[in-house]
Amino acid sequence: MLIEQTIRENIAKAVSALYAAEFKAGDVQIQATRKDVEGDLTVVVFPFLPYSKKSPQQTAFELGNFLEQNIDDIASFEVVKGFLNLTISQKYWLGQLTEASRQEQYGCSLAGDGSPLVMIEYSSPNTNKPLHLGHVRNNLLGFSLGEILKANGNRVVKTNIVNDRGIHICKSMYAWQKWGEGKTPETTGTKGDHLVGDFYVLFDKQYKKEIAELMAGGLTAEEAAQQAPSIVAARGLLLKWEARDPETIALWKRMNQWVYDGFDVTYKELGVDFDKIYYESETYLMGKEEVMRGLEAGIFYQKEDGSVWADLSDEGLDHKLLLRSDGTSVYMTQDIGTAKLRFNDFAIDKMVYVVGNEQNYHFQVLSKLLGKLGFEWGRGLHHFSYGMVELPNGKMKSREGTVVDADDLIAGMVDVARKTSEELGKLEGYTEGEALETYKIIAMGALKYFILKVDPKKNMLFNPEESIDFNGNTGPFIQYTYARIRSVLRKATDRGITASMNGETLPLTEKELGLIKTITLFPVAVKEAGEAYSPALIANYVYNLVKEYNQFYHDHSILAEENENIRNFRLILSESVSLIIKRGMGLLGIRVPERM
RNA sequence: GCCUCGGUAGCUCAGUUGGAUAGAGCAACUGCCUUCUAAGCAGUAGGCCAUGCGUUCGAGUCGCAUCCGGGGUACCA
Repeated sequence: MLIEQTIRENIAKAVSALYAAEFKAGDVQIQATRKDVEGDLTVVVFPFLPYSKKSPQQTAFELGNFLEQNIDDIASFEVVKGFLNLTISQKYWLGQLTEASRQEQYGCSLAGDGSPLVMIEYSSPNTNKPLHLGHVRNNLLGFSLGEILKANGNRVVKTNIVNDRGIHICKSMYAWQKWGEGKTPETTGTKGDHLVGDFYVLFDKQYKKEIAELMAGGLTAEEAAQQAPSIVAARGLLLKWEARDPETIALWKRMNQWVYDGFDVTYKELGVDFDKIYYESETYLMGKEEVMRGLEAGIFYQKEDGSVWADLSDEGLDHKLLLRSDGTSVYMTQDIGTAKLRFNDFAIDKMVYVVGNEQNYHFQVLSKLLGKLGFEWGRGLHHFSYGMVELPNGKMKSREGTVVDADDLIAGMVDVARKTSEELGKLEGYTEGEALETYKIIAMGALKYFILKVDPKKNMLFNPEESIDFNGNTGPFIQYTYARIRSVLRKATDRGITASMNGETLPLTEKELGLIKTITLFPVAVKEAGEAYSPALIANYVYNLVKEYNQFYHDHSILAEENENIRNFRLILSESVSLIIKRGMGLLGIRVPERM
């Protein structure tokens, strides 16, 4: 048991014994003691003053005395103003350290058959263009969230809903038919998603040109946008698609497959995967059915033009369109269908949507609509809302060509990792294959950490030049420290030193104590990250640990140390730190190289 | 207009359920490669935590108001 809990319970007992009052153990405030003050843990005594009816100092003294007498592991205490600073015995810290080094899954509680089943939806691309930086943030957050939830004892199903139908893919299809000259990924050597994206851009260009021409001919902007030949043709394709025209369906399947093949490559590079993939072309009809059912049941209403609406004013929201006047479905309709299908397919306890914050309103509405339709689980869905990624010169806009393409980004990162490594001579003696593998790990570590260390709900600025920095609070810095620790352990093993501890109390330096405290609290950090759904918490935690570790080892060489007990103790310390880095980075989805 | 999320060092970001004197990295400047690997370490400098009022023993953190910025707001997804 963590000593915090013991202290809490004893404080409650003390309040009862000394002041004849009830105080819940869980409400006792405990925090890490400031670095410049003697002690390890601090109890804030202000909340007890109403019961003790004494000065903060006096109260702290009385509680401190009680704790010192009743808890073996409290070595001493000191009172500063209203703060009771407790010094914990070295024996306790050493015990925690040994424990940490023994557990392969330190800090994690593994899921069993009866554990809650959480489904996470993330990525969710359109099939008309390649993945970009925004998707990268989404994918990394989604995957990382899954790892964190797993570490907190949940079973996790990662899912991806692919928006494979609609006007957008028809635009690409039309452009390919008209100007594609039979080009394929094979004949052009272009990645499939990029090829399809190129035709989407081509369509847009042509479309704009036509609009300009029509407007020069006297039409209004709106009329021109509706009447341009390209858009008319694309709409025609959509109608054909909905009528299941064989030729159109075949082309649709063919071009979507190109895109999927391209996505698979990017997903693999990012290190993300899915347990189950849904396609909107397979779920939107169920959404329609549900809406019609709701209409018949009087939950929704129909306007004169035939469009179907939900009145959410009783829930504090507005009216929401569910089916267009022409009977076609909207985004919301599809999401209703997808949600129902998922809950049919899996015994989901909790549904998490990793989707950008521009859709906050959408998910608020979705939750209420599902509730109205009688799906109680709908009210419990969780929208993991994250902020946008901005560039130094402003927002990303695909039409203006200011998007950062995911594949380009990854390739660029690997390139920088290669150059930097070569300059520093870090990977001498590696085979070409080993070196490339390491460049990739480092490059992706840099990218992933750069994105994940930021609080998900905030908008973030992505500066390509800064993201590839390997110094300071970065992924490679943490990976590098891990590699160094492994090196220490390797060399120690080579010399026949086995890490063991005889359990006797060793003299600990302040830095050692600080490190061990951090290690001890790792499970707490994992749990908090799970509750707050925050990869950033883990990232910052691991960074602080690594920084402390580096400082520590700068001052204390392990192998030069004569005393065997101390040497072994430090090996265990190394092992535990490396374990936490590995687990912590694992939770972020970042791999760490054994050596660099 | 209404709803919602932000505003902390020149820049990018941390800051635990309100706790003690506000924390990193980058950029700038100064030192340190016989120890495990300098992708490192140590140090200097840099702050009206957007602004005002309030809540209380105590506010970067909670409440209200204002200013600035992002997003959303009935037939895009």
